[in-house]
Formats: sequence, structure tokens, C-alpha cells
Amino acid sequence: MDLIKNKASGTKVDEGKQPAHEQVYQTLRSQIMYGELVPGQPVTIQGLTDSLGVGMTPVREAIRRLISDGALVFQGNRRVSVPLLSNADVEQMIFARISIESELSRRATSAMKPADIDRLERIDQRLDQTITDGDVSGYLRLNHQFHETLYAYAHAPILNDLAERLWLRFGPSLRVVCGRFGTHSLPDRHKDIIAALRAQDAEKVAKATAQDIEQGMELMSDALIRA
Amino acid sequence: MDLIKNKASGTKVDEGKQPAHEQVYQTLRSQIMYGELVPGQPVTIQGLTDSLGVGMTPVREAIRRLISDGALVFQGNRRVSVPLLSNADVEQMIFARISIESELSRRATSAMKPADIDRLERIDQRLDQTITDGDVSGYLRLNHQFHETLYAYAHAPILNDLAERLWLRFGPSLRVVCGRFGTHSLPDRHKDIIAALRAQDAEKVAKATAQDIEQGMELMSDALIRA
DNA sequence: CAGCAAAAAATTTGATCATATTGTGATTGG
DNA sequence: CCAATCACAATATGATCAAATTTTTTGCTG
Repeated sequence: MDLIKNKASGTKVDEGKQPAHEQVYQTLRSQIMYGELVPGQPVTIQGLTDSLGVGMTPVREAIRRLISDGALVFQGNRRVSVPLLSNADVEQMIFARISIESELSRRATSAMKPADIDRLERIDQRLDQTITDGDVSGYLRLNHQFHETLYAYAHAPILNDLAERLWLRFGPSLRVVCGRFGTHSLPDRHKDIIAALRAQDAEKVAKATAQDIEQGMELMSDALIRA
Repeated sequence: MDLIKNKASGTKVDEGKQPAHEQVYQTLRSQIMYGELVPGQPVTIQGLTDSLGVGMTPVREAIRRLISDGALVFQGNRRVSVPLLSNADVEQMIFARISIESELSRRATSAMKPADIDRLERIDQRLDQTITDGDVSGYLRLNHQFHETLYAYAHAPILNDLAERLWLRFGPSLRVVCGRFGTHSLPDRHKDIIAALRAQDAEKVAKATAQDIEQGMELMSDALIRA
């Protein structure tokens, strides 16, 4: 009786102790974060109830959460869609990301032991592989994982939450950039970050993080102008 | 933006315009922001359906949004409550608020015309009245209105959104501080902000904003230690 | 008669509610 | 003190109603 026919997206929504609305949220969140939904694409409740095989209440709750996250936008007449970023939006995000995420990096530095830094480096190596392979989906996932892993050591849940919120907002647009330019032109200050972590130089870590963010976001800004 | 056409007769307020879940959200948000709910207080769905007179679906959606906002917290076993802040939380909020809101102030400076600054000053005068009256609720509302009005001139919706999110989080705890110490010891760098705005000195505006934030938040931090 | 525009019907989607089901905490008997 | 049971609150579904968009029909003009 638990068998739920899953239509499109390969993520199953059955099995697990978690309530359905939580699972729907995580599924959609992941799809948005890693650019499986195109900016501007409309999102309908009934479409999701069909494709995910759950009732409308869990879907509605998940959508409300995502709207609150800024991962989806309410288009006025009861329509919901994936956000399209303006240049002004990107500019504000650059400021906010640098402010918050540099601080997260700074705080993470002293908490990281050599083994932790090794773990981060292994993620970065896998990340390099996705770049040479031109694997956009893999790149988006591992790039996020790199930053997420680093920031976790800051033990600052509120700052982390603010950062996550920003990542959700630019996820779909970042995917578009990668689709346009490929993965080869993508920035990677991760080597600098790792080196500075090894040197226990918090300011250098923060600086390298800021540069990584700025490069990535400005690439996105450039791509938006052309779109 | 669509203009709403007025019905010719009876200008009775059209409450049915907004969907119920939106109204529930706004009601709860206001109650949380202005401290009508005590930190740690449990929030139940059924209690709200009874007291607000709506079905559970709108209530559920509103609660999910507020959890995503950080205005409510999910306590694991299906329990939802108003957040209790730790000292670490407050410390992170001080950093985030100063980063974001100083920048909002900085950006607002050049956009404000003398008449706009007058409007801000009138809000501050009413705020002073609430302080001398010991009117805690009025203080919380007008203090928020002062900052909200100022930040609106920055025309930076994403930064604004981050700031609002932070205000929602500390709202209930701020109320507790006021209840403990009264309104007389509350910080007010608003005069400095207004003076700097008149001088068109963006850096001074940002600095005064940072001081206003820091004083208020550290008062809160002190109160939390004793609690 | 053709083409455009406006109006009306139909379909799609969203909002709300009532109800069934499931899981959690409390209580009471062993 | 532990465990089986009970009561209640939360989760989830489908039905129902309302709103909006799309499609079809109709009427008018050139």
C-alpha cells in the first residue's frame, strides 16, 4: 500500500519517518537549489500533487515555506514561479553573501582540525573532476557542499540560515550561467581557502571566500545582462 | 500592479479580499514581532483554528511560513513554539544586523529628501512619547516603523528581507527585555541618525545605525543572562 | 464573405473545509 | 517501575467552492 507511482523526477517520495510535507519541501528545495527548475518557470500545486503522488496540503505547505525562503515567488494572481533575478538583486546578494559568508569562513578557521581540512580538500578534488567533465549538476552540488561543509564549522546557525537562504535564491540562475558558459570558466578560489585554513589565517580565509563569491556572482551578473 | 476598483456603494472594508492564510500569517507575524507571544510559549494548530475562526489548512500554511522565517521553531515532536534565544544567537544577530542594516542605512541616505527625513523625525517623536509613557507595545511598533521606514529608501528588497527576518527572530525576546527594564533605559541613537541624514553623511548614518543596534541588542543579551 | 473584437462558456487552478488516519504523550493497572 | 491502553493533537486526503485563464462562439464592420 506504500507503493507510490513516481512519475517524472527520480526522487521518490515514499518511505521514511519524515512527514510528507517535509519530504516535499526537501525535494523541491533540492530541485530549485541545483537548478532543475528554470527561472521564470511556473509552479502549480496541482501539477506537484500529480507528479509527487501526495495530496495538496503537504504541497501547499512546502510551497509556502519555499516562498518564505525566497526560493519561489508569488506572482500576484495566485501564480507561483521560480524567481528571475535582476541585476539589482545580484548586486545586493554579492554584498550580503560577502558579509555573511566571509564571517562564517572566518569563524570556521579556528574550529577546523587538519583532518577536517583534508575532508574539505577531498570535496574540492571531486569538484575539480566535475569541472573537467563539464558536469554541471555535479558542480552545483559539490560547490554547495564545499561551502556548506566549511560554514558548518563556524557553529553559527543563524548566520548559516541567512547564507542558505541566499543560496536558494540564486540557485536557479547559477544553473543558467553554467548552461551558457560551461563549467570551465567557473571561479575556484577553493585552493586559496584551503591553503589559508592550513595556515590558520582567518583573515586570509575570509578574503579568499569573498573573492570566490565575488567572481561567481559577477559571472552571473554578466550572464543576466545578456539574457 | 492592478488597481482595485471601488464598489460605488457602501465603503465597508473588504476583508474577504486577501486569502485567509495570508491574514492568519499577518496576524501571527504581528503578534510575534511585537511580543504578544512569550518566548517558549507553545503554539498549537487547533488552538489557533478555534481562536481565529478559520480552518486548519490556512493555519498550517501560516505556521510553516513563520517557521521558515525563524519566527517560530519546530520542537521536534510535532510541537511548535516561540523561540528562546541563546547568547550565541544574539551575538550572531548583532553581527548580521549591523552588517545588513548599516548598509541599508547607508544606501537610504542619498535617496531621502528633506520631507522624507521630516517624516522619519515625526515617527521618532511619537516614539519618544511611548518611552516617557512606558508604553512598551507602542515602543516596539514605532521603533520597528522607524527602521522599516528608513530602510525602505534603500530600495534593496533582498537586504530588507534579510533584515525583516532578523527582526522577527528577536521580537519576542525584545519584549521581555522591555518588560524587565521598562522603556526608560532603551537606546535611542535615532537623533544621531536623523542629524546625519540631514547632513547627507552616509557613513555617519551607517555608524549611528550600528550603534543603535549594538546598544539595543546588548541590552537584550544582558537580560538573557539573568533569565 | 472575411477578419477582428468582444462576450460567454469551459477548463484549469487555487482556497478552504470536513473527515479519516496516524503518531505522541499521558494514565493507569500490573 | 514498566507496559498496555487511552485520549488528543497533528497529518493527510478528497470534496467542494471560487477565481482566473483559455477557448469558443457570436456579432459587427469593411
